[in-house]
Amino acid sequence: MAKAIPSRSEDYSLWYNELVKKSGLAENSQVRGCMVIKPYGFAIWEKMQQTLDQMFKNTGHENAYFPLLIPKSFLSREADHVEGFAKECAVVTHYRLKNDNDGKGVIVDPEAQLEEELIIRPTSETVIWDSYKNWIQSYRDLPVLVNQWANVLRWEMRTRLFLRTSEFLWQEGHTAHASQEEAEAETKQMLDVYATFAEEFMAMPVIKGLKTESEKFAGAVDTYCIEAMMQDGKALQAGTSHFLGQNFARAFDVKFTTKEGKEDLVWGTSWGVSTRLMGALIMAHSDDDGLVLPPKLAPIQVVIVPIYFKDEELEKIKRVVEPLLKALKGKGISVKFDTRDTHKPGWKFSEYELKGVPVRLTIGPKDLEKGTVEVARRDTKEKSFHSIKSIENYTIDLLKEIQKSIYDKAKSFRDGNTKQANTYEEFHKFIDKGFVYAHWDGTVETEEKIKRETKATIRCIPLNQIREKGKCIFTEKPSQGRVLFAKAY
RNA sequence: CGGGGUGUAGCGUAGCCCGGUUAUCGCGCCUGCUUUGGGAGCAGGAGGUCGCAGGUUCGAAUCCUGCCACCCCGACCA
Repeated sequence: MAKAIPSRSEDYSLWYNELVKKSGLAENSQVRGCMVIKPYGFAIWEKMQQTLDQMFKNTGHENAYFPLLIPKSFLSREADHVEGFAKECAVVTHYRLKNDNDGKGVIVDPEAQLEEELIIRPTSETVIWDSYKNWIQSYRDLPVLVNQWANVLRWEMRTRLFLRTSEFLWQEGHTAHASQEEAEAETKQMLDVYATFAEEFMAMPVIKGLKTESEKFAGAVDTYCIEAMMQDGKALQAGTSHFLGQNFARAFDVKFTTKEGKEDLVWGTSWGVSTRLMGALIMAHSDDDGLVLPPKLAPIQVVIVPIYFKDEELEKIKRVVEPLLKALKGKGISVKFDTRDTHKPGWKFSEYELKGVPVRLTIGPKDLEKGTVEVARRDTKEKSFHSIKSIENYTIDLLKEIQKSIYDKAKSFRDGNTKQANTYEEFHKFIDKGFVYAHWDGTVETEEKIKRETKATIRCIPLNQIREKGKCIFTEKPSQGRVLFAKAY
């Protein structure tokens, strides 16, 4: 890609779209609003899944699976929940097709109409709490700490690869607890898990915070989130963790007997991240030559490209490379030796750069003579030569260095594009370029007006918010601390 | 759901306004030779229900109607 990363948002969209397709991650499906995730894209998602799954298990969670179809009546049990999701639900009304009378294909059999329609899950709170009713009777049954890896469907009007597709893959954790304190602690714990994953694995700095009333999850008491900055300065919500209070327990009549022999409603949480993280990963790090993947999530961490003219030269290269392959694999490094003779080296260089492979090693006739290897790192495009003897350790160190370097770069970009605004005028000036911390009077009306005038929303009330007295930039009413504003995906 | 735009080979496109032989060009693909340390060169070749369905016409990629899909902007959302 010869173009520089465009900053104007519409151009950035096109750039993003083109990159997702060219790098072989995903493409639009013919099926409305859905996406085809190609093998390379799925390999990255699998890496994310494996890492997160382990983190969930380390915090005591187990995986389970619940139905795709939800009876319509379930959804309406929780008033806020149904209001939030009703507008984007796909509905199953029939269970059979039959041959069309004109002999050209099939039609829906009108006689096979369901008595109660089924909703394709937009999220699983309802169907899961319906099960929890049967699972939970006593405080001895608590807590229930369950996670599900699944697909969900939301009939979005406007879709974008990874960021907002009709069908998407995610994990959703659903826990039930005996006390408010325990449920709140769980909500915050999982937010920390997400923040750790974003920063340590995705190399993407995030801000942890609490959503305002208008942005919180439909059915939650509190919604916590992590927010990241993309390279066009816009914010992307990368994960959410909800404290559900007793809302779903009340809706699904999930009660338990306490130690003291009293009856009480169960306290709940839910939390999720989706394939949207793929979009975040791309938009946080990629450059004009393609993806830049953090080593910890790269399906291929090291690629070795041989340069040879004749088969016997390849044989010589193989004799040098094979022990190296074995050594790197032994250290848990994912390494690919690309011996294909169907593509030239230059073509391979470009391809692996487009795919974001962190480290490329090149070995050719000149290296064989000198006992060297050319090392190219993807993030900085720097090249250097190292002796074949030292290359194993150098590569391992370099992967760690790249992981850190990508994070540092993203963090300094974010910090450099984060401002404090003390007046509405300043706010206008800064809001196009990134994050803005400003005082807000705490009302939905003010938030709404600012959104209408500037397109910016309150991304969150940061958890590490500094308590300071100030005046709302819009109404000049008193405020106790600054909140994070940004334009968002 | 409102506004705008686009559907022609695997991809990107010309042609459409003003209907008329065998639908244009580039990339990619296949074959051969030369090449191989940054997406090779030359020569030859294959590949098309012009989004779908109707209509107008002697004749439709082109005009008309309906439908479908995708893209961009807005509202909604992870």
